[in-house]
Amino acid sequence: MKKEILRKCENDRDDCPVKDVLNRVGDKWSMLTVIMLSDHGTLRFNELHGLIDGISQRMLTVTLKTLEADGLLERKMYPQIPPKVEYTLTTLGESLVPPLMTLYDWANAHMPAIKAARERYGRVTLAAS
Amino acid sequence: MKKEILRKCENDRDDCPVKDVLNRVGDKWSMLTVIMLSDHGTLRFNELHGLIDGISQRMLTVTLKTLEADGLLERKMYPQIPPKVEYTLTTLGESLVPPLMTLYDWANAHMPAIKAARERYGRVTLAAS
DNA sequence: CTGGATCCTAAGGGATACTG
DNA sequence: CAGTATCCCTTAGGATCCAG
Repeated sequence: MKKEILRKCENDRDDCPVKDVLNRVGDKWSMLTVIMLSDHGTLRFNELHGLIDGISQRMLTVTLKTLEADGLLERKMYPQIPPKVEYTLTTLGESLVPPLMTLYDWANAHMPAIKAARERYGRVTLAAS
Repeated sequence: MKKEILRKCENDRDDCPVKDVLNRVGDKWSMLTVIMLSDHGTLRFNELHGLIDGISQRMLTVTLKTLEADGLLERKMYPQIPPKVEYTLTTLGESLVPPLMTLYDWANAHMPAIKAARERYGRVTLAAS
């Protein structure tokens, strides 16, 4: 019982950093985008589109804008034709990667246990019928 | 350029542990619930309802079921009237807390920078008009 | 007290077509 | 190439009422 993990955060509606960040971490494409940029360094729009499997053009645009607004990545635009835009993680963005990796490692390490639990759970409810 | 963070995970649709776990981490109430249970140990339904500010009865039920199905918490029911049900993190659930805390710490540490970035971003687009 | 069952809306997000 | 603009469907999730 360590207590106090969530100090005064519990009752905050808006300015709870946990909710806020978890919100961003949780959305479908943001963290995948961050990881891709961390893996490959600087990437252009279409390179990201190719790397992040399944993302739509629209969502890539939205995701990139949000991450840029949060200061996690930098957008460098070359005013030429055809256009060329490069995205790179900022220092702030890079700093997110290690915490993300601990989560990633946890996921890899415990996924078997979770899958097993899910099947067990499924069989239980099934057996009851 | 560390490469290979996302090894062969990029193109997987379903069995990508990152997507799967991030999906759970990202939903509105799961991690808050886990943290509450980590903070307080064993809790009853209504205690959780009181602690997690703003959660609806329905979502608490859904969240608890999902977490139970994933093997992250254990549900102990006392067949009495009125009913009494206790929820406790499993070992697996407890193991999620440290990775979660690194994320929480990151959030606390960098929230000012993110807020600043958001305001800067807002002012930029404003200045353009 | 601990939920289950419904209803309903707001947001997330895909597909497609168009543009500088 | 790098988006923007629409349309539309699906899902998350709140409110409410009911039940053992």
